Amino acid sequence: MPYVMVQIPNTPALASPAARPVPTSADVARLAGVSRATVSYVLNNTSAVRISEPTRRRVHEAAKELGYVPHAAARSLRAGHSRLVLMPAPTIPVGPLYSQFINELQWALGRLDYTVVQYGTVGLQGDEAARAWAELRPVAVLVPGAGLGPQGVTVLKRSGARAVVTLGPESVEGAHALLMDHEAVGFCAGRHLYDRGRRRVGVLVPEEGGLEPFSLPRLKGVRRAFDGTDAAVTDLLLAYDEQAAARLAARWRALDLDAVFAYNDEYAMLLMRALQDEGVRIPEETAVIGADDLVLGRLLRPRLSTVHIELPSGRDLAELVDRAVRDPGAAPETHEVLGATVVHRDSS
Amino acid sequence: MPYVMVQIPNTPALASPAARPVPTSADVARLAGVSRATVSYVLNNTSAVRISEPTRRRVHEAAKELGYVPHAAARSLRAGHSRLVLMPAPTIPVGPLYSQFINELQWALGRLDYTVVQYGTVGLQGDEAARAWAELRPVAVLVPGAGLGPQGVTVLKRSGARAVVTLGPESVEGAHALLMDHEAVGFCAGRHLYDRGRRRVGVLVPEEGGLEPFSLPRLKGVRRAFDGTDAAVTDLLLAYDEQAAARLAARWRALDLDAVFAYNDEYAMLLMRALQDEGVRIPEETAVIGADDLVLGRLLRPRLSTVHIELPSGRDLAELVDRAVRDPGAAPETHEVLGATVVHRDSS
DNA sequence: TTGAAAGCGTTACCAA
DNA sequence: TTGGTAACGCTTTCAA
Repeated sequence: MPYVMVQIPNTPALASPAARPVPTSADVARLAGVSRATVSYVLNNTSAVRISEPTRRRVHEAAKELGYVPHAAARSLRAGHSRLVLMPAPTIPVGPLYSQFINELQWALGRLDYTVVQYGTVGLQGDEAARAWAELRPVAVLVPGAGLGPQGVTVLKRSGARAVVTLGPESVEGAHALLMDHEAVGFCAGRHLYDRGRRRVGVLVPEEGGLEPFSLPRLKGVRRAFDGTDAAVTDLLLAYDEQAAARLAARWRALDLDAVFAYNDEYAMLLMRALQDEGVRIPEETAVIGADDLVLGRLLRPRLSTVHIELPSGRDLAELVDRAVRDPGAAPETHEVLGATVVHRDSS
Repeated sequence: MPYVMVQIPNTPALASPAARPVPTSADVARLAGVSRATVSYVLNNTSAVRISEPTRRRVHEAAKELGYVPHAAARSLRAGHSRLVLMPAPTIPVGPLYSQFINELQWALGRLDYTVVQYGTVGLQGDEAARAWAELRPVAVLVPGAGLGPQGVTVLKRSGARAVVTLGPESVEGAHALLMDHEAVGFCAGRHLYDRGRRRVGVLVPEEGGLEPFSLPRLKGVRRAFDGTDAAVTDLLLAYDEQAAARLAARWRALDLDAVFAYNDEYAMLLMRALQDEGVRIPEETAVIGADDLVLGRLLRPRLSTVHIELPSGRDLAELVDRAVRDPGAAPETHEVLGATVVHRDSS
C-alpha cells in the first residue's frame, strides 16, 4: 500500500515577507554607518586591524538586526579556496560500524575547521560524478568504494582539490588510499574454518545489488585461505529474505557443506535460522561464521562466531586529510587500515 | 586496542603538477580563440543565441583539453540562487528504513535537477547550525528531528531558502512540516497489547543518547493508549548491551509485567533473548512487541510482533520541495506522514 | 581607525 | 553570430 500524504489544515499564510532581499554586508555597513571593509574586519575579527569598540558593537548589532549571514560562495570565490571536504553520500544502508566512522570523521574534521558535506550522487557514473563534485571546488574529496578512476582524480585535482583520498579495495594513481581490504575478512574466516577442520565450505553472497564491493572480496579471501588445500569452496547466492533462506536450507544437506561464511552477521542470522528450522545442527553438521561483530550475533543460539572489523579512527583520517591539504605536493600515502580478527564463539 | 595506520611504501611522487592554476572559462576562451561570453553560451548551450558549429567544437575541445569544470560558487553568485538542497547529516546510525527514504529522496530531487547535500553538522546547536547552513544559501533545507526552532527557520528564510521542511514530531512556525509522529508507534503497540488483555506494561527506553526524539514519543504513545484504563505503564531504561539486558531480565519477575513494548526490533531481540535465558515464557508470561518491522524479527522464536512503520515516499517529499521552491509565498503545508500498523506475530 | 577600489569566475544584457 | 561589460557578495591592499 503506497503511503499517501494527508494534508492537515494549516494556519493561513502569515504575512509572507514579500521576498525581502537577502541582506548583504553592504546592508550591514549602511545600517551601522560604516564601510563594507569595516564590516568585514569586525565580523571576521581581523587581528591586523584595530577597530574601536563602539564601532564593533554597532556592526554586530546591525548584523543581528538584519539577520545577516555571510555568503559562503562569495567568500570562497574571493579567497580562492574553501574548507569544504566532500564525500559522496552512501547509496546503500550502512551499518553502525561505518556510521560511527563517518561521524567520528565529521567531528574530527569539524575540529580542524573543515566543513564536511555528503554529496547526493544519484545516477552519476564515475567521471561524471567527479565533475559534479569538482564544481563545488572542495579542498578535499573522500571517496569510499571503487567508483573513482585515475581520470576522476585528475579532474578533481585540476579543479583545485588538494587531497583526494579513496577508501576502498585498491589505490588509485595520484590519490591517497586507505586500503580497506575485505579480502582479509574472508581470509580470516576461511583460515578459522580450516583450522577447525572444515573442508567443504560455502560462502554466502548477497543477491542485493550494491554489496559487491564487499561481498566479492570477502568471497575471494575465503578462496585464498583454502588455496592449495584439499578443501572446496562453494559460493551461494542468497537474497536477504526469509523464503530465499528457507529454499537454500531445504537443499542444504544435498550441498554437503560442513561450514559456511555468511558474508555478515545479518545474513548469518538469516541462514542460521533457516538451517535450524531444517534441523541442521550448528556447529556440528555445519559451522557458521559471520562478520561485523554486531551485538545481535551474541544473542543467537549458538552464539555466532564472527569476524570483527576494525576501521581506522576518524581522527586519523582527518589528520591525513589535513596533512595532505597543507602539503599537496607530498607523495600520496597508502595505508592498510582494515583490521580483521576472528571472534570465536559457539557457531563454529 | 586502538587501530594504528600502517604505512605501505609507495611509488615516489609522480611529477607534482606544481600547483597549476585551476582553469577558468577565460582560459577556455583564450585557447579556443573566442570571448568568455561565447564559452558560456556554448557550454550551457543557451538556446537564445546561435553559435556556429565550428566554434562550438573549438570551445568544447578547449574545455576538455584544459579539464575545465565550471565553478559552482561563481555561477550561483552570479545567478543569485542555487539548486542546492541541504539536509543535516544524521548523527546517529540510521536503520534501513530511513536510509532508503533518504536515497529515494536524493534520487527524486536529482531528477528535478536539485543537488542534495548532507551537511556534517557536528557540535553546532540549533540556531548556530541554521546559520552555518544558511552560509551555503541553499534553496531548500530539510531538517529531520526537532533541532530547528522558529528562529532557525527565520534565519534560513532571510538568507534565501525558499523552502524549509521539518521532518519531526511537530511543525515549526513558517516551515513546511512532515509530521512523523512517533507517538503513533507507541500508541499502536499499546492499543494492541491492551486488546490482547495485557494490563501491566513495560516500555523499553534506550539509554543511548540521541534516540530521545524517537523513544520519548513512543513511550508517550503507549501511555496515551492506556490512559483512563486500569492498566499501568512502567518505563525501563536499557542500554543496547547484553549484560544490561541480563540485569534487567534478572529482576523481571519482580517487576511483575505482563507485556513490554521494546522501542524497536533490535532492543526487542536483546530483551527477548535475556528473558528467555531467564526462563520467562513469551508470550505467555510476558508479551513482547517491537517496532520497525525488520527482517530479523521474523527470524526470532517466537516470531516478533512489531509495529510496521511507513515513511512518506521520497518522491512525494521531493515534489513538496519543488512546489515550495516554485511558490515560496504559499502557506506552509503540514502533512501527517508516518503510518504505523501492528504486525501481529507470535510474541504477543 | 576607516574608506575606496580591485578582483575572484560567471552569466546576461546590449552593441557590433 | 560574437564580444565587451557590468554585476553578483565578499575580502584585502592601499591610501587617507
